[in-house]
Amino acid sequence: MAPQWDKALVKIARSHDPEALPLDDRMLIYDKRTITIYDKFAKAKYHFLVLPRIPFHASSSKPALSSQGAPTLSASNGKLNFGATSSNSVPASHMKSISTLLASPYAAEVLEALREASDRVIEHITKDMQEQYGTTWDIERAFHAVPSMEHLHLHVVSMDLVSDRLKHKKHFRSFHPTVGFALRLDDVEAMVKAGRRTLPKSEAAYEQLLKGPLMSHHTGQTFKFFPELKAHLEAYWRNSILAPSRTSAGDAAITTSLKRDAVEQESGASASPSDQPPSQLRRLDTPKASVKEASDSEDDEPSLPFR
DNA sequence: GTTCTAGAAC
DNA sequence: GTTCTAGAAC
Repeated sequence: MAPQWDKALVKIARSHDPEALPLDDRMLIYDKRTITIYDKFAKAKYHFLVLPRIPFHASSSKPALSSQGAPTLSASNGKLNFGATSSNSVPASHMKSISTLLASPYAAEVLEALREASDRVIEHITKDMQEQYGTTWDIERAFHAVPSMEHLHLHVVSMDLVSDRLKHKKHFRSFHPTVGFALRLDDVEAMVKAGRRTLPKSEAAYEQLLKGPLMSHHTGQTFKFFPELKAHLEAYWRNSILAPSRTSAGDAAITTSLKRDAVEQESGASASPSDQPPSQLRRLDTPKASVKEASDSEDDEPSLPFR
């Protein structure tokens, strides 16, 4: 009965036809081995999840050379698989989380598929940023060290971290690029290359990381109250990420000619600061035109820079 | 994972 | 006041 929310990604990963996924799941792209969906509770302007599909067919006939492996049996069906024969797939149990994947001989191969797919996702995001805002900014690829939903998912998330769904400290810190809870794809790949089969810290230690201070990943400032951090993130995004892209040289003319447009946008969006899904907001012809005017409030930094 | 509620703690 | 922690969710 309990609606198993934690199995939602498993169901998506098992989909035979990603095109036929429920509208609610908002599929972005898919290929033979991965499916990418919009995060249902996006914690930034752009936030996608890249999942390895089930079954995940290994391309090589054998998993990576087991450094010291007893003859393995597939955890999924309990049957012995004798090497090179036709279809061997990565057991779903290996893809429950980044932790189980690390222990799997298929780790490198699954990561490779996620990397390739996420490259395409980043292309998509970058293009949309350019169209919507006339500039681009940081995008991170990372796994949560301790996920709450079953099935491996790579977060692809823009580092503005501006979203009304970002509601708690643990949300913020779980994506913070230096806190350590978010395990970047590059780092995980390096672990696999180095032969690591477990994460460096315990689950409890990772969870502790979520309890630290509210420190901006942009400026290093710490905030006492979550709403202050939220205001900072929003202000930084508008004033330091978006605004600089239109400050220089030839933009004067453009700015002038587009002033009316910008004003319209401003008033139109005043009620609800643009928080709609980015991909549905394409309407302007000129990339530069879509840059939102930074408006009046120059600097609404909180009064408590420290502690 | 989210939403909601409650009380304790700062 | 806001944050933190905990529990329930048919």
